[in-house]
Amino acid sequence: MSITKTYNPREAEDKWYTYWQKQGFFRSVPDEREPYTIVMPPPNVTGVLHMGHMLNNTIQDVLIRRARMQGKNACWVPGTDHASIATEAKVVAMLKDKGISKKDLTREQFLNYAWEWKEKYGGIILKQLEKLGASCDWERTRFTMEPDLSDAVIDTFIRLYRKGYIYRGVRMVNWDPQGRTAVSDEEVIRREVNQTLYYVRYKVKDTEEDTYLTIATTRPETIMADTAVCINPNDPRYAHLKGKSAIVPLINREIPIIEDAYVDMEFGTGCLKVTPAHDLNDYELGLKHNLEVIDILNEDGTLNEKAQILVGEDRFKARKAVAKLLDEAGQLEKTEPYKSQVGFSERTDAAIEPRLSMQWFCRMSELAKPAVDYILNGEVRLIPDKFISTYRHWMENIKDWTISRQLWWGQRIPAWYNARNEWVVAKTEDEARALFEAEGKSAEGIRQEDDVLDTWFSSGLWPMSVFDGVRHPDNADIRYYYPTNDLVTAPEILFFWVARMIIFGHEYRATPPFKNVYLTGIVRDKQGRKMSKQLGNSPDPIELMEQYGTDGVRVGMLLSSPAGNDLMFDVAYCEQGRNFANKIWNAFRLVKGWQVADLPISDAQREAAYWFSNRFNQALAEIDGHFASYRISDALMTTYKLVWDDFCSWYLELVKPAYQQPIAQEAFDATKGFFESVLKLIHPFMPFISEELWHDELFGQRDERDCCIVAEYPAAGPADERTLREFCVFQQVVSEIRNVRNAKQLSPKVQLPLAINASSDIDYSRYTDSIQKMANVSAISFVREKQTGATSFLVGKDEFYVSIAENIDVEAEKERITKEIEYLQGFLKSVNAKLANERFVQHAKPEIVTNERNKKADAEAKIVLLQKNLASL
RNA sequence: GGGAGCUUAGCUCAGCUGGUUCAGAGCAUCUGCCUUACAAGCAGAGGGUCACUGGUUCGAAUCCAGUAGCUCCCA
Repeated sequence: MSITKTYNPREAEDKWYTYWQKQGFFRSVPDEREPYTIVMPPPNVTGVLHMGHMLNNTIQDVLIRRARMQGKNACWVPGTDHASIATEAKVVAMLKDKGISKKDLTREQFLNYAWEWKEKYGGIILKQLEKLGASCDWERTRFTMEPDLSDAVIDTFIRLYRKGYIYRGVRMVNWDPQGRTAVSDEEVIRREVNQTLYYVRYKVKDTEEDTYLTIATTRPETIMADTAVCINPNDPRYAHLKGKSAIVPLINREIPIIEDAYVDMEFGTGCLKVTPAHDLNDYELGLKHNLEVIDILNEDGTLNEKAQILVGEDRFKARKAVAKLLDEAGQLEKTEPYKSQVGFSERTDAAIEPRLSMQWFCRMSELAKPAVDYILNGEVRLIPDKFISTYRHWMENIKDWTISRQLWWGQRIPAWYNARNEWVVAKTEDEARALFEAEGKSAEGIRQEDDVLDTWFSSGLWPMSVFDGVRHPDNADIRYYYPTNDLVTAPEILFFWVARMIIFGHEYRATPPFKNVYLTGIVRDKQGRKMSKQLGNSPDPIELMEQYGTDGVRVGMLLSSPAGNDLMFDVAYCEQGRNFANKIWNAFRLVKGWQVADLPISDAQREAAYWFSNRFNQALAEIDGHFASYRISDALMTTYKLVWDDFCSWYLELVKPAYQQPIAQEAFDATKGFFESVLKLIHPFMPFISEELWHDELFGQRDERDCCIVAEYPAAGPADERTLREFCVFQQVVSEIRNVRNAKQLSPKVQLPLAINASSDIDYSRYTDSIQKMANVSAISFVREKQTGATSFLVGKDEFYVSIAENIDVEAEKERITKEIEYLQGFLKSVNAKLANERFVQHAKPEIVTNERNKKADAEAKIVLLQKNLASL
């Protein structure tokens, strides 16, 4: 079987993904093994794969694959989220294209269209995850709006209601006029916006004709909803206004002038218009001063009849129109540019309108308490832990959660009203009737609440509901898989998702739903900008995978992503990943090309193999350590260096037979064994190339189910320190000789003789063959004398001489050695200074002092050696 | 305005409880190499007052305070 010069990922990827699935390797059912569970943060059902998903799911796949190889029963549950606002918006837009208006449809008709749409387009993202190699148990795929999960949501609502956590109330909410729904604080994105500050003159009543006060506002369109003007009681400028009233321009309504220290005298004019219906702070001010509330906006952001003027006009058009009217009336004093933070809906990007409305709320303070404790006492670990304080701060100041949404796509709130607008909470209409009757109320005209629940309410149940653990808390799945092990998600949703899962987990099972929460960073472009569709700065993940291979992209994503830190993505990382895959591929080509013969293994080969097995153990222990602390990019980098440097550059070069020479069976077998071990380490990061090579005939006939994906992950054995240390010395010697050649501009083909004058206990005779091979040395002699006419170097206290046939530049040599001596003398000076310092000797730990003494002795010895060398030149 | 965090090589980042694991890694750069596994490569090399200013200490990238710049979260 011939093998191409470069790795071609395309065919390997499709082939092995299909094969894994056919063999059922992703499938998990409870058994006697230790479970290892991850629930995937369900992507939005309308979503397509973006770089954030790539990062997030690559990490999950690495974790799950490693656990699987470690013999755990690995279960990765995939699924999607119904994303009520986003999806409903898309369906509405789709209907609009067809010329259908949502208003003309019944709820059922609309939902039919929505489901149809979901069946058609939903789940594209799951298909895309397959391309990434995601080893999810697809048979467990869930959708937050499927019947079982919806049922769990409804049950939970009722449960919390009965426990007194859920209530109805009028509140100032973040209103999305485009989505026509309330959204939570967390779904509002604040951005600085260039605005205009309008200075509007209000006539003061019962004063001389031309007495006016001026207020500054960015929202002149809301003046028709003004119910007071507020001044600071300590403001001497406005003392004369106390107790008076003002006239709202354009509509000539009289409103009181009230006093409150809340008003910032510095801002604007120091006079504040109070509009309780359209501003949160004003609303509170209104409550405090018992002000009337006039709501002049419709749910779509247009003005209603209470505005008296411009009725039906959109709020932003109305703003300009009002400004114009004010100007014409001579009541617009001036305008000036002004920057301020404005909230925008995360889903529709419409400017958020503070709006009073009847909503359903969940009381949070009590529920949040245990959820804080789990984090603080470490039962749930946040990685990195810098998020603990943020989490705590947020949870301890948590506000009640607005759980109702004015949408159809979602779980409809199980509340029922009668004709008199009295209401009960019940799962079915029949139960609701019974409840009304039990309360002595009429059930006549019974109708269900129109609003649905916030999507986060259902995703909060995700780690339980995917195992049907809400409805059947004792079923085998939930008992086996819950609590799950790791959750991998973005810090932005730490509060509105992670915290709520912990809250619900505690509520139902008195156990948090996971043990570790790994928070990934945001994927940004090279310039540090968040990747977004609007900016067009996000590469298409699918194209990336086609260009660099899935393994290459996975490596690229991971290389630069320490937990919790944003990732400055650059395709150069994917290139590095692709190159790494190619390196492995070619290492394999080398080994595969060897002719095996019945020869005895050479000493050098045996040494190399012994060293590599120890080096492997050492690196593996490091990798295990990195995984234990979730330093996945470090784990990958350690693997990368083990493979590229240790395995390819040193081990393979050492054991490689001369051109067209065969290799000893024993050396060949050892190499094959190492290669297998290396493939296993690589597999979680690079599943495809590892599986592809695993099945090569080089390793003999494999059983149908003998696959890298389920191969036993190596366990780190002991690493012989002495071997590793000596090998480092050997590497230094080789490196020095290569350096000599390089510095003297000699061709790599020029063989050089080497003389060794060793005083350490290292037996260099064991390494002569290896040094000859690696450094292209012609002959090695052991001497006890200085060598003249040769360039020299030190490794430790051992001296090495390389004779260069022709021109030994004595002057250059002298200069080099003098420089080295100077450096050592400087070093010695600093060490001596320390040792001469009595306070150092007294205060420092004894081992530190001993260490300094050793450094001194070493440096002195080296200087003596170098000086002799210098003299002998 | 309140809270959290960041600033180390050209870039992306490690550096735990202060002391040879203290100035590191990968990439990029430069210099040699078309050495029959790999130029998507091989062998070498250069590169940093550890943001700034003080303090604590025998000793500070590391601990403390202040300053500057940046980021995120909440108002």
